[in-house]
Amino acid sequence: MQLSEQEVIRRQKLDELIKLGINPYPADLWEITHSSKQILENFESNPEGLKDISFAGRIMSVRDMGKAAFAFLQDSQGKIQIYVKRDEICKGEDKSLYDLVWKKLLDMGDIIGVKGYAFKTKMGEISIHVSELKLLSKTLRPLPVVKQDAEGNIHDAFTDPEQRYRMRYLDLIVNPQVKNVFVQRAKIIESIRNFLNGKGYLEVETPVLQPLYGGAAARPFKTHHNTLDMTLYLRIANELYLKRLIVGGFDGVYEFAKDFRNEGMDRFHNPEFTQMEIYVAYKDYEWMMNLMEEMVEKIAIDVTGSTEVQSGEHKINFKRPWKRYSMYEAIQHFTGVDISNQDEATLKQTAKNLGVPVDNKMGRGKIIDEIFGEKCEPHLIQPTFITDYPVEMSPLAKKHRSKPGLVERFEAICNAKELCNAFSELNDPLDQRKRFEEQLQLGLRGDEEAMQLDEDFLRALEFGMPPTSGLGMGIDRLAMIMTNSASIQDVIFFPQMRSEKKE
RNA sequence: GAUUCCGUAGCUCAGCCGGUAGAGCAUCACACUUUUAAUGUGGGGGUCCUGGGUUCGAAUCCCAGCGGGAUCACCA
Repeated sequence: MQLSEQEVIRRQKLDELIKLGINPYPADLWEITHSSKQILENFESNPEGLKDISFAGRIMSVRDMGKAAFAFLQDSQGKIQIYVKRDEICKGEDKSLYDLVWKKLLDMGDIIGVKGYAFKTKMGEISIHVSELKLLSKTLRPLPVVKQDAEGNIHDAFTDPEQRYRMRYLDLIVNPQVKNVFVQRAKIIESIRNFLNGKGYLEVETPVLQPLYGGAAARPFKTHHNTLDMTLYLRIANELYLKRLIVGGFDGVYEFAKDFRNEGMDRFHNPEFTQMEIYVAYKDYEWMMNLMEEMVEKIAIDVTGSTEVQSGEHKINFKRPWKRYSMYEAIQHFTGVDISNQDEATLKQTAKNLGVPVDNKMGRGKIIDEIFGEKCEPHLIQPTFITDYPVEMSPLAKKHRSKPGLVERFEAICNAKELCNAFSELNDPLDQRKRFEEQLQLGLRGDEEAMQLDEDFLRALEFGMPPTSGLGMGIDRLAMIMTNSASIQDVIFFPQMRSEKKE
């Protein structure tokens, strides 16, 4: 491995420390009495309580003044300044801890423990006056140095997206706002869990490795189990398993599921992503819309403190109630055309008139979906429910109670993207078998996303599933909106990337 | 998968009408006992993504590849 000049110097420093009898990676614990945040928050009200501090953090900057120095240490909560005075940490004649260890052998990036008391400098910076200092971990690579001036401008920010995603640890160290995004992501999940547990629903776990993949239209990852000598797929959804649990008698079950889809990647798609799916017995999709509204409004408040969330150039308001359009209404609203009674030929002409490309393989449902995607979805910035989809597009949804050719399904659209997808679940086993068979036909015609026929799932339905409403919500997409992130890679710690070339 | 932009020091970037590789920060040396983008002086550091080609001469022009971003297609 080719070492840079700075890496060579740090290894030499490591050797010198060892020669001085200093273990650069000591095993014993270092007591933490206060976080940086606690010191900064409590100093004004209770300075007496901060007379005896034991603290640890990473050296982020150093300002050397000769026989004294200031440095910023970063812990999980933020940064705090320390004041290191030579005669304070070296009480006797031997000044080598300061002159040699502190000034020469420690670097930015090193993790040190300090003991001392909190005070405020002439400049008004709450700091730790250090009486004792110990190296806890030596860094062998230089950190990118990001500086912030008095006006708050960031200088030399560590911005290269490739390096930020590949070395997320480094991104987290030098870009504190990144940590915040993931704290907010955790809050979203916590908020959903609290909300659903509060309603009495059970959080469950279902298989990631599935002999048949189902519950969505997508291409799967394929793998192999050696002992069983069988092909397994990484799940593309957990829908069919959660419905089996409803058959089994649970009132409501939900799961935060890592799903895997072997498809294109862009700033809205990562090959593995997180979905929350929930199924509730004896409910319908109207009921589920109300639940969704209530839940997402609460998430926004829990995560951002407000129902209004800035996302890119738009301010999105999750306050209930959200607008509701049927798909036909939405198309009429945005194009002025009522397609509800148009047959396939007329519809095809309508699409052409609107400039929406269609081909002969498309059925009625697909054409409607295309028109909606082209002409309506891009305009739906504020959270909006779109209801009643064509039956062809929804093989797991129950036929509409009063509108022929449609199913009881809704999506919530927000920022021109699908936020969730839900139906009154199809619980008629014979109808479900027919729908699967139609999917098989699509598969035979080369549709790689067509669903497989799941005989065990049909058997479960034949034992009787209560009327049920189910919903799937993309957690990554939701996190993007709630954290104002432009790319899915910004809300996933380790987004998928091509292999790095060997050094 | 298509189009397009990008790849130069540890980090951020300049250099790109071809002529010995630059800046700021970081690093190293020295000075400095309340600084805060600390300061001052001096020094070192490069497979200019990789491989070909054109040329007397390529970071720069051309071709191919690798990696990344954006847009489009597909999709959540």
